Amino acid sequence: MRYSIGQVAKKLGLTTHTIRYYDKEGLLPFVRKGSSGARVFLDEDVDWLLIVECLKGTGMPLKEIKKYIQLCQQGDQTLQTRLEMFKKQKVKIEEQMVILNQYMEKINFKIAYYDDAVKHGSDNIYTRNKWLAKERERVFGHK
Amino acid sequence: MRYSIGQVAKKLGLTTHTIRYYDKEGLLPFVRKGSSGARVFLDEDVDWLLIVECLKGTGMPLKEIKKYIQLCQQGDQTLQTRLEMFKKQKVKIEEQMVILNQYMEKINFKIAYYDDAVKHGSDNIYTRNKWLAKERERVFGHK
DNA sequence: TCTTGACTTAGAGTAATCTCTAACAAATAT
DNA sequence: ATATTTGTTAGAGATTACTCTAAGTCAAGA
Repeated sequence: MRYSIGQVAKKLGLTTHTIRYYDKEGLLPFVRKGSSGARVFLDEDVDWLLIVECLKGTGMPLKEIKKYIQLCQQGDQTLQTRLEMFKKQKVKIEEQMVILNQYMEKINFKIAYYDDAVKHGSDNIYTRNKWLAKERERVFGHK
Repeated sequence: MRYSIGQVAKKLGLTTHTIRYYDKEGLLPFVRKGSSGARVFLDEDVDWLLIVECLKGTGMPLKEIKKYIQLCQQGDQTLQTRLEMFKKQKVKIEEQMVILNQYMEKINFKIAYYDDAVKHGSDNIYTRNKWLAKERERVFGHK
């Protein structure tokens, strides 16, 4: 399949501005241009943008993503390096999942807290709700 | 317990610059100052910073975090609003977990891909490894 | 007392990532 | 044939969140 920049933008929830910006920054060196000068995206280009999104979404700056694509362009001698890069990124995602679960505990605590507060119409909770007081100690880790 | 800005910074892995910046932006209105003008942090202030970190880490901009603290200062009449804010944030975290799992699938695919590529010393993989070709279709969703 | 280190403020500077504008070309719809 | 949509470029501007500097205060240790 062939896609215009607008179609790709819609598909991935980006703006055309953003995609052109990525291109300008050297993140899309594979994208060819048609006779009129417009970018033509193939399925593999869309896949590549999905990987860019994935790396960016797990905290890799565009500069480093660019370094990865440069590795790709250097051929088979960089295969090992690329493998290691993805393994590192996997560890990073695992760490993010741990952190996200910790955030979830804090948010769940706050929801329990405000549930109780709304029910009683005030937020001096710890005196009447000993379970919440315990939870607070557990989630925030002190006292 | 009482903490100086430097102690809090160390505890939370922030810089003192960042904490002062948060204060300047109105994110720490509870923090009192001692006789010499230095900020004095109590355990509850550290908890509050942990919540700031949690909201920021799940994509809430500092401006919105500030709005939440303003709700807190308006007293019991905003308890319901605050509860709803945290419920929304919980949904957001759940969405992020889904996305993170999708990223993980893509990364795992890439690791399997480069594992195979390194083993064979080249990356024209799909012709010889039909499982990877199938995985690619599943993970990237096309063709 | 002197020095060291941690704190204060106001405000300038920086990095990353867009986001938009202007001016124009090409393709498509009526 | 004309109007609309979609594309192009170069480059300016915006946003967020720091990050650092300068100039100074204050408290504790040698």
